[in-house]
Amino acid sequence: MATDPKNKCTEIIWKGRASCITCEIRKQVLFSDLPDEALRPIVTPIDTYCYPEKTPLYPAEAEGQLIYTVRKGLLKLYQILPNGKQRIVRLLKPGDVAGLELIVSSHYHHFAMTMHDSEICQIPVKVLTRLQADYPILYRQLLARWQSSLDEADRFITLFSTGSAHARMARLLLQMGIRENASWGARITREEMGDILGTSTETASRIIADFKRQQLLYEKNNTIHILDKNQLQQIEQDEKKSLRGTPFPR
Amino acid sequence: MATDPKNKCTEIIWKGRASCITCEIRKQVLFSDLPDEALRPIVTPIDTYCYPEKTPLYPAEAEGQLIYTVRKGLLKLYQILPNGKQRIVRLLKPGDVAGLELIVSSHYHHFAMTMHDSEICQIPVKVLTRLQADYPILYRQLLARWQSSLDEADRFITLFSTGSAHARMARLLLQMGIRENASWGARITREEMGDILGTSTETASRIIADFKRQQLLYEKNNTIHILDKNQLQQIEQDEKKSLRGTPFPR
DNA sequence: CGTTAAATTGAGATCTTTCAACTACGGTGG
DNA sequence: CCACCGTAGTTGAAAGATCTCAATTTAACG
Repeated sequence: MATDPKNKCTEIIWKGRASCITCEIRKQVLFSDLPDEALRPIVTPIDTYCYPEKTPLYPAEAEGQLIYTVRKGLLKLYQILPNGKQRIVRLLKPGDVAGLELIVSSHYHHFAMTMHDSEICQIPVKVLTRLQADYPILYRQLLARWQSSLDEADRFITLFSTGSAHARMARLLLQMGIRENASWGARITREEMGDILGTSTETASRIIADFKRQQLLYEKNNTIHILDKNQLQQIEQDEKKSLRGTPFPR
Repeated sequence: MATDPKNKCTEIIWKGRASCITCEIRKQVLFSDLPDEALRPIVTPIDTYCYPEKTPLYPAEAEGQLIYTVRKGLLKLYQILPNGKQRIVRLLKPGDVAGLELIVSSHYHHFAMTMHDSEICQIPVKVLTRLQADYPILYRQLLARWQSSLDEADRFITLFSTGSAHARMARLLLQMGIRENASWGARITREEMGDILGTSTETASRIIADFKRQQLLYEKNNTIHILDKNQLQQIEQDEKKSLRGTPFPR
């Protein structure tokens, strides 16, 4: 959607009752292990919507009953500090799930918003708890989802919050590059880069401009393309090697 | 342990086969929902050990079969960047669990090390998978554990990786204060504070010294005590309010 | 009382933010 | 069709924050 301007959606559109059984990304989603009969529409009141970019899905602290699965597009989960600054703590791509915490909590733990035009399925948390009872195998998927959220959170700490701004930006570009192979399909504003890396918008802009001057990347149609992956990998390590040893043998 | 020098342990000591049934912190641990009979020693080969401070438990990427529950003390989970810098991504206090990722992974995702003398139970991951089969209720606990790890990870992003170093340090002090009410039982080196906040050791030291000069806290017997919580809460918000609006109605 | 690791401090070099001005671009309405 | 806006991006300059390196000081321990 995001990359197809002809198909731009400008308002929230109900795309109908989801047919999980024939869903083209079913293999990557929560229900991948479940048999077809578990997903018959009667037992799974799941709706699909098309959201324009920058559509808020839910605010932190709010009570909720809906879990969201991304089919297309990009979602951000963020938190807001008392001083009003926002910090993005997770990016969700197709196949990822937002709001899983409702299974154990009762309120959302982040603000959620689309970054691109997105196609998203809403799953009532009750559906999950019900399916859980009938299909214990679902638990495996839940645990796996949770773990991958955790891994993503860890990446935000070690990759995007550690070292110089240049190093962090290089890591962000490489991470996104990995997801979308080489070119960066995902459109992200400088402001959002700043919110991911914990820098000001201007710093994010300066660093990108800097990388462009160094021929490490170029931008075309609002899309960033990596030219020199090696150099970026150099920059991501920047600062001189620490001499602190590791207590773990080899 | 950590606070009782007379009882200091200087090497790894086997404290015997754990008796989970009578464990004094059983209510806070993974097994809190399980009936006594599930925890008979025959079915749960769980050992308790006493580890001196700075004992490595496992390195990232390593294959493993042991999950660790903290009974006393403090553990850190950290990752090491290619340039050798380490970043602490989680602190584990009594009742917390390290290595849960083995349920879905096969290798550990962090380096784990005790920060204080600690008493820790080792649980073979197979015990969990076996118990899981017999006592589905265990899943609830697992999900809850995972979620609280996630919450802790998010705190590391928003609280400890966002804003000025002063603000981040204030948040760290307040967080630790909350855990240990007012005084900071946990002994943490300046270097570790730096590894948590993503600053240099010297900066961590300077900020603490600064706070001392401002009478916001004092240190006695290697223990930090908060004097002026209000002022710290002021500092944690520092920087001027952002004007960026929120798209979420009140 | 010496030894060692941790903590502190100073000073200069660097990095990052802030504030403000300016540019580029895509609508929108006349 | 074009002038006008508003948003996003860019850039400069100065202030401020943080890092680095090096020198001291402090504290703990045998």
